[in-house]
Amino acid sequence: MDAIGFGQHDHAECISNGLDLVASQCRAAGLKFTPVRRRVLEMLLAEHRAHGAYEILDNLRAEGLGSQPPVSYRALEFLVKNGFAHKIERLNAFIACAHLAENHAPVFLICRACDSIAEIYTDLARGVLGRAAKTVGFQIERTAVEVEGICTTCQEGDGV
Amino acid sequence: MDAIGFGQHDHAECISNGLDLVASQCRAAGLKFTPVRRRVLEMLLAEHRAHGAYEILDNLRAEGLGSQPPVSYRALEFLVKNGFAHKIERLNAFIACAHLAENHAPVFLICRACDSIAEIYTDLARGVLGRAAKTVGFQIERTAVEVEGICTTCQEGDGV
DNA sequence: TGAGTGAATGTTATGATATAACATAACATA
DNA sequence: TATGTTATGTTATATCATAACATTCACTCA
Repeated sequence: MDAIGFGQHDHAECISNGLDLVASQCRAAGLKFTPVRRRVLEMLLAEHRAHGAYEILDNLRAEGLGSQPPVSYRALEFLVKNGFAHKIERLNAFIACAHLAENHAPVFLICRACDSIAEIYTDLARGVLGRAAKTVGFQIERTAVEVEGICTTCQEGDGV
Repeated sequence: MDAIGFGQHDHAECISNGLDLVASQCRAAGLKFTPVRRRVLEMLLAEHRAHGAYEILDNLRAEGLGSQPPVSYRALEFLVKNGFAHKIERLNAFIACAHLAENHAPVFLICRACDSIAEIYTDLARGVLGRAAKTVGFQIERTAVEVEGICTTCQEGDGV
C-alpha cells in the first residue's frame, strides 16, 4: 500500500508519467484522448487535491479550450468513466487517479486542514465490503470510500 | 450484521420507535427536538431511501412548517450532526439512521434500480480503514462509505 | 416579572453544482 | 462522397446549498 498525495515525491513525474500512461491506455483501448480531455487531466495531475468542475472550466476558458459547463463536465465524465480520474463525492470535485496502472476500488483520505487528498491502494475495503454485501445478497458495482481527517503534516503543524 | 432497508420488516415500528428513541436521546442530551426537526426525521424514517433537502422542504411547506431552503437544511444539519440521520454524498440526499442506538461508522448499500438504501452495521470498514490510515499517519475523523449496486429484490426482477 | 441571553426560526438573496436539449463540427469508413 | 458516430459548442435551466440579517421563542436570574 502506498499513499501518493501526502509527503514528498517527484511531482513532475506524476504529471508526465500520468499523461503518457493515459495516452497509451487510450490508444490501446481505442479511446480518443482529445486536447480538452488531455488538458483537463493535466490540470488534475498538477496537484493532489480535488478540483471543481468550474475551476477546471475557468482554466479551459482562459486557454480558449471551452467556455460552458458541459465542456468541463464532459471531459471529467470521460476521465472518470475510464478510470483516469475519480470524483470525490464529499467535495463535489475531481481528482486524477493515483494508481493509473491498476484496476482498483479507490479509497480516499481527505485532509480537512490542507485539502490534500491521498488515494490509498488497498483492496481490503472491497474485500470486507464484498463479504458484507454478499451476506445480504447485494451486488456491488461501485464503491465510494472517503475518509475525512487530518494528514500527518497538518497534525505536526497543530502541535497535536 | 443486519441490513435494515432491504427486505421485510415492521415498518411502522421503524418510524414510531425511531421517533421515540431520538426524542429520549435529545432529552438526555439537552437537545431541542422541535416540531420541524421531529417532522423532518419522521419523513426520513417513512422510507428507507434518500430524501433531497428540497423534497423535504416541499412537504414542510405543504404543512405550514417552513417555506425556505434554510429551514430544511437546518433541520437536516441538526439530525446529521447528532447522528440521527446521515447524508448520502453520492446522491446529495439524506436518510434516517438505521442504527440509532449505536455509535457507528455507517456503510450504505445503494440500489441503483429501486433507490432503496440499506445501512449495514459493521465496524470492519472502520477497522480496516483505521489500520490503513495509521500506516500513513492519517487521523480519521469521519468516514463516508457508499456502495452502489443492485439489491437482492432487483436482481430477481432482472432475471440476473 | 421583565431584562438579558442564546437558540431556533423566518426570509431574502445569491452562490455553487450539474445537466437537458439541440446545433455543429470532426472523423472514420463503406 | 455519403453516412453514421463521436466530440464539441451553446443556450437555457435545473438542482443543491448557504450567507446574512431580522424576528421570535424559551429559559434564567436579578
